[in-house]
Amino acid sequence: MSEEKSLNFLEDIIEQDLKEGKYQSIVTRFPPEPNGYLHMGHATSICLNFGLTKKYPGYTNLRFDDTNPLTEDTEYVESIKADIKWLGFEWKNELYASDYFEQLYQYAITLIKKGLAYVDDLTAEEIAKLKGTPTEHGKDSPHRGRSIEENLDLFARMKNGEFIDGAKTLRAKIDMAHTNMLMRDPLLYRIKHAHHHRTGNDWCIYPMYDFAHGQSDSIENITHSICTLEFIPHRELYDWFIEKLEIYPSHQYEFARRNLSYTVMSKRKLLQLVNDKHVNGWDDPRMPTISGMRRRGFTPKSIRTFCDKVGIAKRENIIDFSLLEFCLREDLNNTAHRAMVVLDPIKLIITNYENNKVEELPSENGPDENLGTRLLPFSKELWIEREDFMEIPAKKWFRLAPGAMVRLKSAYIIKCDNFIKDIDGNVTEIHCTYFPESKSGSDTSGLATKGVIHWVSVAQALTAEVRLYDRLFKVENPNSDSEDSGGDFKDYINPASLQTITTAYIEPSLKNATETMRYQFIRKGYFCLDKDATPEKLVFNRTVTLKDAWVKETKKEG
RNA sequence: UGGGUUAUAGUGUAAAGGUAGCACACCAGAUUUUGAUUCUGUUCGUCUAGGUUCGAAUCCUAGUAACCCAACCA
Repeated sequence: MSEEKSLNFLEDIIEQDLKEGKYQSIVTRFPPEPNGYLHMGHATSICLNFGLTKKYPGYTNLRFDDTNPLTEDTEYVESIKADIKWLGFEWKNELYASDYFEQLYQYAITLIKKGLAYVDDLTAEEIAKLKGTPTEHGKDSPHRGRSIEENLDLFARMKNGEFIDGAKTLRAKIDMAHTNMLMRDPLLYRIKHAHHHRTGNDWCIYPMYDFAHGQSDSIENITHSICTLEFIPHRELYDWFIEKLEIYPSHQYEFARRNLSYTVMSKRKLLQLVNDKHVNGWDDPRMPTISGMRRRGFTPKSIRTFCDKVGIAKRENIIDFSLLEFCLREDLNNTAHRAMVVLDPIKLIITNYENNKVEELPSENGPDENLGTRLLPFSKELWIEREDFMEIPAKKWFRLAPGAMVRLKSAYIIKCDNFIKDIDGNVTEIHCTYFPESKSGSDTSGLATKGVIHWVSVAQALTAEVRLYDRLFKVENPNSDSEDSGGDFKDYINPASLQTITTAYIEPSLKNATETMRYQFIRKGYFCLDKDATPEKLVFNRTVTLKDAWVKETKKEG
């Protein structure tokens, strides 16, 4: 197993930098804006930034990009920190762009003094109008020619709160005819008489993203500032500020955000799903948020493995959801405790089994022997899965059917002799005989069955609510054809993304289930206890199904 | 009508002029007291057209397609 994983383009750059002695160690940062919950897209960025400094000497800062007081809140800061920790990463320093407000203010003054920034009186609409379009040059603002002294005075008065919101802005003086729209005298500061979650009412002017991000990187000596593709045009500005301010030269590198099939990832769309009640909150197990996935039962390791397998590049992509499921199952298969649960019950009576007799049969907790075994009560009356019986067996069917034999997992081989139907034709009871000498672990019957099914003893069964989750969207790319065609991503919502089973029969050992435990309900999938569970009422979420070759077989028949 | 970025199996990602590889998915088979897991195997790919070269995914030329850029958001 000496397979050498090839480097992605960022690792190539870093190894080159290290080799050339440009840096002895590297510094990266994860820069969320505290205005929402983290989702799978952030997870790839987290794994990337923190992963790089795990692989190479250096460290990663957590820096909240909190330059817009109107949308940001401490509540989000806390959830973001919790999510990063849950994913298994540790930041070196917890920092905030707002920590640098004073320094940023001084940088602005420096630019003004160099004649590279000016105070503008234009309204947002007027500025937009003069900005031009991608194909047409912009025009200079009438205030572009103000003297340095006047600009200094005006900017100080902006800071001192002499003007109302929107009355004035500070802009860089670059080039209104630039082909890069961002270089057409971008806004540096705007007036917002607003309360900031950290600086309170200290400031009434706030820096824009472009004037805060690069300089924050620089202040922290970030060597590799990694962001997504849409920031490519910003890099020119990023470099411009660093050059004019003559500060530490951080460098920005861009990669393509990861898109997952059958999900949406934009904050706006996720917010809409929550607000319109298509899901039950940000941590709904169907949401691609970190909190939702955690509640669903995803493991941090599976997410990290996924990010690692997907890799990193610069082209548009939609990654198969099945790759994420593969990583999930791979992890869960090794760690989840097995349990027997019947979701859609039908009663099975073993006619030749002694009344009132109860045996305690051992069953393995998992493929890893260290997980040990537990005892399952077995008796004359059992619940089995309705779908494990077919009155008229299909081709290649090797579960229960009239006259057919099947093994009850960890127990005996049984043979179906008879079944009872109600007036509507529904099977209500199955009668079988068992072979005492076929007992699991000491089978001398010489019988062999291809089919093995799970069961729960009626008398000892407990009940639980089980929530079966499926993908939230019916189509691979719910983002496509939105706005233009009049279509909407919400049109693609899968109406069957949640199926609630109010009364499932569970084996008694599940009474002690905890939220951190992961289970495999044998033959049904991986499950975990939901936070809604109480000692009186257990609630389980299906994390992901098991792969099912039988379902494929039935699909082949049409 | 401008500028920027990207094109490799169904999906994602490697190959730095020298055998187009890996993973997931798919399909087929073996094992199996979970139709799971595990194992084996098959099919399938360099955006197009030219050119350079003994040899091109890679270099050159010309096209084509997709995405991004006109928030006092980040």
